[in-house]
Amino acid sequence: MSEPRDATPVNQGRAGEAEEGTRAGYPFRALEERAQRRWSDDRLFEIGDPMAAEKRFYCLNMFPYPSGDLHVGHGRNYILGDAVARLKRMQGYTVLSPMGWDAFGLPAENAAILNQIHPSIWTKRNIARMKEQLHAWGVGFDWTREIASCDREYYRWTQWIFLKLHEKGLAYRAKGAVNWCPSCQTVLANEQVEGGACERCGTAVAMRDLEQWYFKITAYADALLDDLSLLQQWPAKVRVMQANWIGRSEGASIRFVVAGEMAPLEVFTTRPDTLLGATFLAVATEHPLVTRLREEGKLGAEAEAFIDRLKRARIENRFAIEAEKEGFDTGVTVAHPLTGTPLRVWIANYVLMGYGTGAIMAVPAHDQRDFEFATKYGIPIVEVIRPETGPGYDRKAAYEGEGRMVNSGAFDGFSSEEGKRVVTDALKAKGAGESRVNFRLRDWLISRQRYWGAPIPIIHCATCGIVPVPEKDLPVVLPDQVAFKPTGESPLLSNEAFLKVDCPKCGGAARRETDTMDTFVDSSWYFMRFLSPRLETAPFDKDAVNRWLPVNQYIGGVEHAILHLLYSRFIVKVLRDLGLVTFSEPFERLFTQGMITKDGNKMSKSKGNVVPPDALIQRYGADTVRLYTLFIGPPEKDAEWNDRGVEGAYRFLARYWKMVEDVAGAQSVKGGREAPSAGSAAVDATSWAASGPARELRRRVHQLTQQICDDMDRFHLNTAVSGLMQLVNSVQDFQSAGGDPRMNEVREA
RNA sequence: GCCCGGGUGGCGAAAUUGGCGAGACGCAGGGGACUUAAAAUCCCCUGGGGGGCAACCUCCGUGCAGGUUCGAUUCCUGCCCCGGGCACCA
Repeated sequence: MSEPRDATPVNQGRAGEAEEGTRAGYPFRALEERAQRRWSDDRLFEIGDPMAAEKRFYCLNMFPYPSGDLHVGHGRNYILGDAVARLKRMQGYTVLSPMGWDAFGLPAENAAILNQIHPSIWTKRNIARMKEQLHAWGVGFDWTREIASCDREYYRWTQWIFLKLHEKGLAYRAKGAVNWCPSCQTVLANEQVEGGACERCGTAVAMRDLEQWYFKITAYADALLDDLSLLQQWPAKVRVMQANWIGRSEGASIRFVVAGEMAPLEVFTTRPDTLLGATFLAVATEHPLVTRLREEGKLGAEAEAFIDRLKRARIENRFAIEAEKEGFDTGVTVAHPLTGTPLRVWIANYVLMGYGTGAIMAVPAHDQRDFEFATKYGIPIVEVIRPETGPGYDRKAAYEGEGRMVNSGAFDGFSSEEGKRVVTDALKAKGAGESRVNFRLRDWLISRQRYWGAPIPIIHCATCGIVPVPEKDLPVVLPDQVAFKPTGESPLLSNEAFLKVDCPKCGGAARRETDTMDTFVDSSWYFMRFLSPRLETAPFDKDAVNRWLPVNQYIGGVEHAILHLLYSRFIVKVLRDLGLVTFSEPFERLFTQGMITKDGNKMSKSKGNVVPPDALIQRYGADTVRLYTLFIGPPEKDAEWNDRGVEGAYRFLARYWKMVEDVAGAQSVKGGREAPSAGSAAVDATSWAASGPARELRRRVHQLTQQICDDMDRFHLNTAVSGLMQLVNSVQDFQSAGGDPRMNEVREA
């Protein structure tokens, strides 16, 4: 953004003695203002008709939540994206680089409660402020395509997508144990719980039985896992995290006949080879069997007290009970499917209702948890797997490795590997089980009992039940007038006019759904809206989206490695199956940048270590801040902000500017053409003497140019900057040695 | 506990992924020039030890211990730290 040849007097913009502003004769303010003006005059960042572009590149920064002020850490994201976008532009691509706002969400609502300011006003104010900052930073976006997820023309289509999922049976309402944040007063998705605490506020999450809306992401578990192999240009780390989150495991489903009953008790295991070592069964407290026993009054008072205690502990904090294995014998007996041996069914605190069937076969000799439980309650332990070499089960701890089957009758001698197969086959022959794949991934809970989100487009009718809002009635507009109290109920309940509605089916009096959607629904499709941000007839222009997507380069923080990225992948696959898009993955290449820390900590208002960009830009210019941000370290790694480093970047630019002036002077200036974006330093070869030093410099220039381009392709922006520094050093060495090159040079971003 | 990363100068970091001398580039530090002085700017030095008046010479150095190789920051084995993710997932 700084071009040579501008005779602006030095010390432009000096504001008194306090400001060192433009020392060293580097008139950044004038240069930057002029560059900005020209970019906007040239509409440099706009792509025009999306269908016209031949060489396309879609470079996207994760759109931010408009929380207020940006700090230099946020800037890294945009500056990296800007560098990539500019490089691609210089390489002749039409680059789409849009910006928008993930504008629904809790902070706005909390601000409303706290400061009596409406979320929409608070949000708009923040957006205006952040836009100003982005502009000052010199980051180039196509602002004609700006979107905000809280705009009714945007969330209208979020609702539309909900309806499509509902049509397909992929959006459903169900009652079950859900995560509840007592502080945010809303339910949370499984993905939004970190170590038992709310990812937003850190409050310990409780469990509640509530009826909620879900997206059936589990229907795509296999596809989401398999297609990770298409994402070779994602960081391996992110792929691994997603794979672990989806958590596919292969094993067997086994049915145990319950004494005196028709319905068997089904369990899932990854180790059917240990079946002969199963000495008891264990179920979760919420298991249907337990529920029924209680209803029938078949559990004693002691058992009831035990369940109550566990439940209460879970309401307080479901993870606070990790320490010790506890359980209670239900008295129910099942038959071992192969031997017929009776096995007791226990209720155990370590069995989770949310995984598998909520019931397990316990093999104490080969599972540490079962071992601890069996030891505590005096349940028999039978060794059935012995390793080929080394120690196996030793009565002190379970042996969880593989080996050969023992104490398993006809199966003795099989390896674990073979055992899994032959035991499963035996079960299948008896109709007592079959092989089965299980996932850790659970359906995505999308309803929230909060105001500032897209209303779920559903109507509850006493006669027709759940009725989707007809497409023509979209959007279901979020009303302005509501009571902002964190009551645990949706604030929309307080607005009668919103609530009351005629049933679209029978015309009778009905009631609107008052929950809103998780903001991750908003952000799971926004990257497609940018192609046709004002389209009124569809969420996006199909042709344009299919032409431009997947996003070529997506840039954002690792904190979204699971949530946002998994949800977006899911929604894209659903839209693909609906015939709306032709691609299967939204983001071709992903880059997750590291955090910028200050005093070793993440920047936060509460820690008081936030580095705002404004004063720095004022003092040194945007180029300095941008250059330093790129130079601070490898972009994927965390880096510590250092004000001295900013000085260094400034010194470099000043030096560079001086060099350009010298060269321009030597060139007798007038040619006038300003070489806006040639992409790399180019030397006018014709004027080069074949003499030693000039030749040497020329060589060096070409070498470094090559290196800088390679570095940028590999995202080594820090070394690309160092390459530029070396380039300038070389030219200066040459100049001071008496050289007089004529050159046009240009900076990258 | 399991799964990923990563340990290089006072500091941030380079080394095009086994190759001619590790530490580019920058920060900090030291010395000098300019100045009445300061700021800014410019020049030189800066991993550690030892030697030489000197352009230099020499030894040791990429977390630790081994190994493969003509050659290892890079590959292999074991160990020690640091960061991150998942966490009673059967």
